[in-house]
Amino acid sequence: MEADEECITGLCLGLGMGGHVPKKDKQKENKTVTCLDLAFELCPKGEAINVNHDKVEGISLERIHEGHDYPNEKSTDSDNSNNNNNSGCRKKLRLSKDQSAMLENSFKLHSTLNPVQKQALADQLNLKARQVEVWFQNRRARTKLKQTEVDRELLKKHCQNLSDENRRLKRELQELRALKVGPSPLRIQLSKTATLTMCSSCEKLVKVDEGNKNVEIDT
DNA sequence: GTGGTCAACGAGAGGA
DNA sequence: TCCTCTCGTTGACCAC
Repeated sequence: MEADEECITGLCLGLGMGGHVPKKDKQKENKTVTCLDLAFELCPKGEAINVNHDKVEGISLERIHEGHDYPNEKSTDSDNSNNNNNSGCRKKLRLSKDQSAMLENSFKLHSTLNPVQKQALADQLNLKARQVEVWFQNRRARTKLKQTEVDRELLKKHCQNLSDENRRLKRELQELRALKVGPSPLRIQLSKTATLTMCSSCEKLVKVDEGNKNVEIDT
């Protein structure tokens, strides 16, 4: 198996695409941390690990981006390599489908990366760590924007419902008032001897019995 | 020509 | 002080 294929396999394992390599074995074989699964397993918080000195140890200590690292310094792609010039002119990089898919899969698992994971992913994709970092930053921003849109729609719907309810209640109130101030005041015959009347001043229900004793009803 | 998308950047905030 | 994050912006590219 070629080195790159091995790394991709490692990435797939790390992304939950099947298979499992015992952690112990990986350490014993001193495999490179270009296998993302190992990076995720061993460095959940980004501590440097002693797996491959060339690629991993001390990553968190060094500043990954120094100045402007324009796209794909490491890329073998001819187009991309053209992007890497020092003229200061920013060339637009388009990530390949595979690169985007891998980044997307990785993002589904972890929306943020620690330095080790970042470097491992960058190695897998033949990109710079800085590029992976930027991709994740932009991806988080896109997710947030999308979520904001969803929330906005929900709030809009909720607001509409409240407006409808408010309108309904206002109409209901108007109808009740119309009943109260109409030509014949609210009067309900309870029995042969008693009626229920609404007091026009205090809006309280009053039961009037035969003996003309008024009894206020607690509403 | 114009608008949308997205990689890349800089400023500023916050945590360790 | 270093590092990483968010936010706002820029500029290249693409489709129309």
